[in-house]
This record gives sequence, C-alpha cells and structure tokens, in this order.
Amino acid sequence: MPWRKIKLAFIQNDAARKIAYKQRKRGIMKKVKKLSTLCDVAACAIVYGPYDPNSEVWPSPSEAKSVLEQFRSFTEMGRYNKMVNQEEFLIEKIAKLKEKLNKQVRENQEKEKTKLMFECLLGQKDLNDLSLETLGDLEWFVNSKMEVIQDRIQLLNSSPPVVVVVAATRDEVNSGGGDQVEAMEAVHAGKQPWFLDLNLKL
Amino acid sequence: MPWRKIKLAFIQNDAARKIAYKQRKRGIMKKVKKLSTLCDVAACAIVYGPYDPNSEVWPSPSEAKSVLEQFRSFTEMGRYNKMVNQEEFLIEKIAKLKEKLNKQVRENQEKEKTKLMFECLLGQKDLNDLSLETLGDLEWFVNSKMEVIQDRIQLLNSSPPVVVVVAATRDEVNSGGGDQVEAMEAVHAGKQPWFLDLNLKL
DNA sequence: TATTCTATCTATAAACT
DNA sequence: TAGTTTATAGATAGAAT
Repeated sequence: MPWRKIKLAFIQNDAARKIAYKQRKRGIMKKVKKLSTLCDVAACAIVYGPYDPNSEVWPSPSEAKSVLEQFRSFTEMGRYNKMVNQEEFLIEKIAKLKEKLNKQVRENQEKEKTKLMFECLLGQKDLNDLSLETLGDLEWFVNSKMEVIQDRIQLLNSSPPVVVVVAATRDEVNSGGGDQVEAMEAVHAGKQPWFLDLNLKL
Repeated sequence: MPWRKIKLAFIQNDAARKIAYKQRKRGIMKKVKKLSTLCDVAACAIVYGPYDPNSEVWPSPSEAKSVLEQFRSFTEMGRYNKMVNQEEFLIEKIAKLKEKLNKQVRENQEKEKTKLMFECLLGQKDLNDLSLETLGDLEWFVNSKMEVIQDRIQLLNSSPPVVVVVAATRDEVNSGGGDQVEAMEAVHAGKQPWFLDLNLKL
C-alpha cells in the first residue's frame, strides 16, 4: 500500500488495526457492490467487527437474507413446518451443544499442549513459564522426534523451501478436490446445503 | 482500472463480463481474507455466480456457516420477542453456548493448522493427503513463520542464550531426577541443545 | 479521535500468448 | 479457453491536520 507494505498478519497496534478495519471494510463493501453491478450476480457480504456495535452487511440485512431465501427456494428446501414442542426441542439442543462443547474443550487441551511444545521450540515462549509436568512432556516429545528431525534437516538443507513442495502438491490435490468440493457435490446431489439449514439452528 | 476505466454498470459483452466476474471474485475473496487476518474479525463471503457451477465461499463452508448463524440470530432476534419467558431463557442460553462453541472451534482450527504444519515439516504427514484449502492455510502459515524462523536462525548461530534459561529451569526439575540430568549436563558442557537444531534447520 | 493527504501498493481491463 | 503481461485505476498505511 502506501508508505510501507504491511505484513499479512494480525495488526498488534490497536489504533492502526481499527483504522485498517474501517478502511478495508469499506473497500470490501464497495467491491462487492461493483461485482454485483457489473456482472449482475446475487451477492451479499457480512462482516462482524469487534469495533462497531452492529455488524456490517451488504446490501442490507433484509436483502442479504433475501439472497439466502432465494437459494432456499431454489433448492426447494425452503418451507419447514412449524416447529412443534418448541421447548423440548430447545432443551435437547442445549444438551447437544453442551456435549459438543465439552468435547471441543478436551480436544483443545490436547492441542494446546502440542502447540505449546512447538512454541517453545520456536523460541516464542519462555521455558520459565512452563510447569514441571509440561517440561517433562516437552522433553519426551522432542527426544522422540530427534531421529526424524535429523533426517529432515538433511533433506531441507539440500533442497529449498517447503513452500515449493506445497505449491507443487496443490495442483494434484486440485483435481482430487477438498471438503469444499465435497460439500458442493452434496448440494448438487440434492442434500440440504449447509447455508440453507439456518432455520434448524435456533 | 487499467487501459480504460469502465463504467459502473452491467457489462453487456458476455466474454468481458465473465472475465471480470472471475477476476473480481478472486479479488474480493482475497480482501476478505486480508481483513479477517489483519483485524481478526469474523467474516465470510458468498458469491453466487451465474457462471461457475458451484458458488464461491470463504473461508470455508463450515466456517461461513458459523458466521451466518451469528448473522441470522442478530437479524432475526426480534422474531422471538413475543416468546414466553422460559423459551426466551433457553434461546439466550443456546446463543451463548453457540458463541462459546464457535470460539472453541475457531481456536481448535488454528491449533489444528499449527499442528498440521509441524507434522508436515517433520515428514509425518503426506502432503498429498491435504485438501486444497488446507494446503492454502499451510502455505500461508509457513510463509508467516519464515521471517521469525530466519531471525531465530541468526540468533542461534551467534550465541545460545536460551540454554541459560533451560538450565535455570531444569535445576528445579532436578529434584525430580531422571535422564534429564544427562541432557542438562550436555547443555552445560556447551553442546548445542537438541531443540535448537530444529530451529536452525527449518 | 476523526478526516484528509499522499506516496505506494494492489487490483484489474485490455492486450498478448 | 486459460494463463501471462502491461498499463492504469483503485485501495490504503502512515503522516499531517
């Protein structure tokens, strides 16, 4: 951009981040509008900023909803019978969400540990902050990986960036498709698209 | 834009419109991603093009879904105003749980990516198994870490100040005993600590 | 803090391959 | 039809106000 190119990463400075948010949000809305106008496509944009009290929506909340509605009817998945036994449904919903949340928390703890280890390895975290138990885990983990790492080091020293490998591999994956493709195939197969089952969620 | 500034109106020419659609769609996705990254905001973008068979979604169908749910609850909260107290209570509870869950999920995804990256770097995971989207994330992540790592390399090549920290911390551990003592002795003897090799070579 | 300015970076219409 | 190049319009980070 202007005076300096900024790194594509979270902007630490609060003021700068807020300004960037405001400007870029405006820019995005503008571009969405242009795309819609120039090519006559149905589009909507939603941004939930931690700064403004109400979220930003284009063209408008109602029109954005109508865009979603449009596709609901398009796939003929639209009309749902009125929900009976509302209270029972909600209670059940809560139970399921709680269960899911607990599972997530457990998984989080496990990943937290793994991540912590790597942060230490990268020198991003001070080893003094770690508990005795965590240090034990860290040592074990690293020791167990030493052999693999040494091999890896040799490989990386000879041939350049991993990024290149990634880029090269992307093409192959491209034809195979990811879960996004999978999801779209599901839609085309007549299943309930993820973005249409909103009325099931609350 | 380039050679000629175009009028902000529907592009009559089919070919030109299709090209513009493709390019601008890509540009929008890019900008949404940037906004989300730079300012850490929840955002999603959906474009239903008359040209491509499958609609374009960012960041992923699943994440977009979670953002849309927030949007929906925000805009349609009024619908439940007339509900009786019990139901209202339950609904509010659901909303809070959802929010918490979504946050957990996002955190999880972040950690998943971190872990995945290291697994790839360690050669424990085959890049061919990754989806296109995941590879994109991976590439971004690796790129973002490159700078830090390069700095780290320079630091580690000159002097190993981390060793001091480790040794200091290990003394506490020492009372617990174990083969850690051996490792620490190696450190004190001036050898390169095991976890520094990794940084050096990545 | 918000607005405006400006130098620079990014996006992209058209040409080219 | 799709990818690359080029020249220009648009977006925007930091400074000025």
